[in-house]
Amino acid sequence: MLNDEASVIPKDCGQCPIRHRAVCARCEVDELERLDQIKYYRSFQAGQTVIWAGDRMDFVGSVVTGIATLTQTMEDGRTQMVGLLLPSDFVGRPGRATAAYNVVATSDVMMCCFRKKPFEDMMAATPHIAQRLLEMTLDELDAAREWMLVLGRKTAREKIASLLAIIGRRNATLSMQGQTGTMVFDLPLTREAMADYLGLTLETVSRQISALKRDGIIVLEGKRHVTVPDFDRLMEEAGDDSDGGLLT
Amino acid sequence: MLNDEASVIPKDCGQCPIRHRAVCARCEVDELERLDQIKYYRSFQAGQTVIWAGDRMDFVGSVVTGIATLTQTMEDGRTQMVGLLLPSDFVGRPGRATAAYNVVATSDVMMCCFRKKPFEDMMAATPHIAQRLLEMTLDELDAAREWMLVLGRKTAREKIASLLAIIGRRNATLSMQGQTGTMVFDLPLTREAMADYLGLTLETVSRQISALKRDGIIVLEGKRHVTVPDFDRLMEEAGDDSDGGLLT
DNA sequence: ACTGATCCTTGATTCAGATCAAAATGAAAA
DNA sequence: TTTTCATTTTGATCTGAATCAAGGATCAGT
Repeated sequence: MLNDEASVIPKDCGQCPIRHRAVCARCEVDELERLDQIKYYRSFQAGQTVIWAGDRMDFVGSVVTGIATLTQTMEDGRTQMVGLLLPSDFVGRPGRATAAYNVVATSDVMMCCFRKKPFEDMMAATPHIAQRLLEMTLDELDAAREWMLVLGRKTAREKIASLLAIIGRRNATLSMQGQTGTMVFDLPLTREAMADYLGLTLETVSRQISALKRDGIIVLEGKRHVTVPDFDRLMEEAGDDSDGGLLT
Repeated sequence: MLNDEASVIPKDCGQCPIRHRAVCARCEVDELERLDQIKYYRSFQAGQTVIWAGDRMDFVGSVVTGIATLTQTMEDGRTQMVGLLLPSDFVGRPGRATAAYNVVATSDVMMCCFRKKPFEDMMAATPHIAQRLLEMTLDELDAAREWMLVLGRKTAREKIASLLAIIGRRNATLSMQGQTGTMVFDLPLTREAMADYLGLTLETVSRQISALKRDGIIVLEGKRHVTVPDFDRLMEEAGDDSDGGLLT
C-alpha cells in the first residue's frame, strides 16, 4: 500500500490535518505556539507496536495519520480490542506512569507527541487543553458504552453490521458525505482484528461478511473494498434504531 | 431493607460522605460554598427510574448513597448495563441536552444535584471541578475497557468471578480492608441485573453462581450474602493475572 | 395462614458460534 | 514464473450458553 502521507510532516500546527479535532482543537494561536515548541513527531510502520501494556510511558500524543488499535490480552492469549485510534485520537493518560493497553499501528502511523511532564504542565496552565481532553474522553466513554451493548447483546451478524456502520459513518463524516444511500469505503482492519474488536473468531467474521454479501447488504471488491448500497438497510441489520443515536 | 441513610441529608458539604471522592473532591472551602448554594438533593426509591434515555436532562449530579445502574436497551428489549453507579459517581454530561442512557435506582438512592447551566458556569470558573471530572471520566473509561474484555472474551464462569471480584474489591476499598484472604459482602444486584451487566441470561448467572459455590470458591448465606474464603482463588477463576491491574 | 408477586434454582433441549481442518486467494520475494 | 507466506474462505463437527419449562423460596399485604 503506497502511503507516503505518513512521512509528510506538517510545517506548523496551522497546517496540521487534525488541527480542529485533536486535543489542541480549542487552543488560541499563542497556546498553539507553545505546544509547537514541545511537540515532536514519531512514525510507526504498519504492524509495529507503539507501546506494550505495563511499560513505562513517558509521552502522550495524538494520531495524525493512520490507524492504531488499543488491545487487552489475557495470559492464555485471548485478546480484546478496546479502542480504535483514528486521526485526532489521543493516546496516553496524563498522570499515569505506565501504559494500560497495548497500542499497535494497524497501518503506517504518524503521531504528534509530547513528553508527559511538559504536557501536564501545559495542561495545568491552559484550560483549553483540559477542556478539550475532557470532551474527547467523554466521547470515548460513550463509544465504549455503545460497544458494550454490541459485545454483550448483539448476534454475530449484528456485530459485523455494527462495525461496518461505524466505519462507514466515520468515513462519511470525514469526507463530508451524507449518511444515507450508497456508501463506499475500505476496511482498515484484517478479519482477525475485526474478530478481536467484536469478540468473535476470525472464521465467524468471514462467514458473516460472506452472508451480508450474499444477502446484498454489502458489495465486496477484493477483500477490503466495501460498497453499502443502502445504509439504512445496514443499520437495520445492526439492530440499531434508524435514528442512530451516535454523534457525527 | 431498612435503610434510612437515604433520608439523611448532610448538614453541609463538609459533612458529606462523598466529599473526598466526588466531582467536588478537589474544591477549596470557598468553592465548596458556592457549590453548596446551587446544589439540591433528590432521592429515589429502589426500582425507580431516575431518567430515561433520550429524555431532556437539565441537571447533573453525584450519587451520595445507594446504587444505580446505567443501561442501554434495543427495540426488542435486549438490555446491556453500561455502568454501575456507586456513591460518589457522577451522572450526566455537561454540554449535553438529553440523557444517553437509562438511569435506574437499584437501591434507595440519594443524589446531590445541580441544574446543568449553573454547574457548567461553575465548571468554567473552577478548574478544580473540571480537573476532577476529567480524572473521574478517565477512570470510568478504564473500567469500561476492562469490562469490554469481560464481555467479549470471558466465559460465563469467568464473567461471574470477575463481577464478584470487582464488587468485593470495591467493598474492601471502601471499608479499608485488605484485598487478600477472606472477604465478605452483599451482592447489590439481582441475578437479572448481573445478567444484564455480563451479557448473559439470568439462568446462566444462577447456574454459574451455584457452580462457584459447589466448588468452594464462594460461600453463600441466603441469595445475596457472599463470603469469599480466598480472594486470589477468585481472581484465578476470573482469568485475571494475580497482579490485578485495576486501581484501588 | 393464604394470596400474589418477585426472585431464584434446576432440568431438558436447542442452536449460534467456536473449534478443527483444508483449501483458495493474492501479494511480495526470489 | 515459481515459491512463499499471510490472509481469507468454506466445510464438518462440537460445545457453551440460550431457550423453554417447571418448581421453590422469600416477603408484603390481607
